[in-house]
Amino acid sequence: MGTYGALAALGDPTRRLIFERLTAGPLAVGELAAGLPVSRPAVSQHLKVLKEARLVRDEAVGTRRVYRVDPVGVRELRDYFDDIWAQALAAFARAVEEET
Amino acid sequence: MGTYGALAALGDPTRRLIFERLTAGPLAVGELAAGLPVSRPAVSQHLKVLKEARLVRDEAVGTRRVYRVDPVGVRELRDYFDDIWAQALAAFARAVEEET
DNA sequence: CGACTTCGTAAGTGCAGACTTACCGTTCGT
DNA sequence: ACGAACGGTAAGTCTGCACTTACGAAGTCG
Repeated sequence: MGTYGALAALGDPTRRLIFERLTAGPLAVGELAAGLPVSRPAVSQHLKVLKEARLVRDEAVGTRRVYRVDPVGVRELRDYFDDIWAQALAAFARAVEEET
Repeated sequence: MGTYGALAALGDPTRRLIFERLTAGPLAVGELAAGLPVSRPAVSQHLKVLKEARLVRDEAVGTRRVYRVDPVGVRELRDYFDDIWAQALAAFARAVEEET
């Protein structure tokens, strides 16, 4: 359960929207739901998925739950594409080399 | 368009499998399909999505089509998560600061 | 303690999209 | 030129999952 959960999570457009709103700063569930084209329970369900993917963290403050971006999952994805990027470059260099 | 197509593409487990096999080196469609739990046409359909997301490139060689990782889409995703990673760190630093 | 807010979960519905089989175009070898 | 290999596309099926409404739990304030 590494990067796949995170990629699957961000594969959904609504989840990506929620996630990106959180990159601008912490928000409670209700605040997130307002301005989104889906109901508040839907947002809760999406947040659960994002949380399991370690892309967000939540904190209880009073009767509200404040969500923010979790660096852990983000770092995982960044490293993942960093590796692949390096591999792709190396493969390309090798291909150029073999142009006789 | 941009990173969304790429994220949506890699959200599917089969597509992620195909993509990761290609990171090891170029492969033809048939070679990809062998060893995958789905039919060859399914692989073709997935490749189409990956191609539209600029995550793979294809090249006709004889009657075969060789697919390889396209650096363009990969770089896009790497930069995307790089930004968010930086933002998340900054937000965290700010939060620590406010611990009176 | 009761009214109110905020949110998570249960249960049910509808649709996108990941599969399949069947078919056709293209390219190569003989 | 014919057969075979390779792969893209059409058409149809079916399952997962993104939604909804309804409800309940936990917390806050008077």
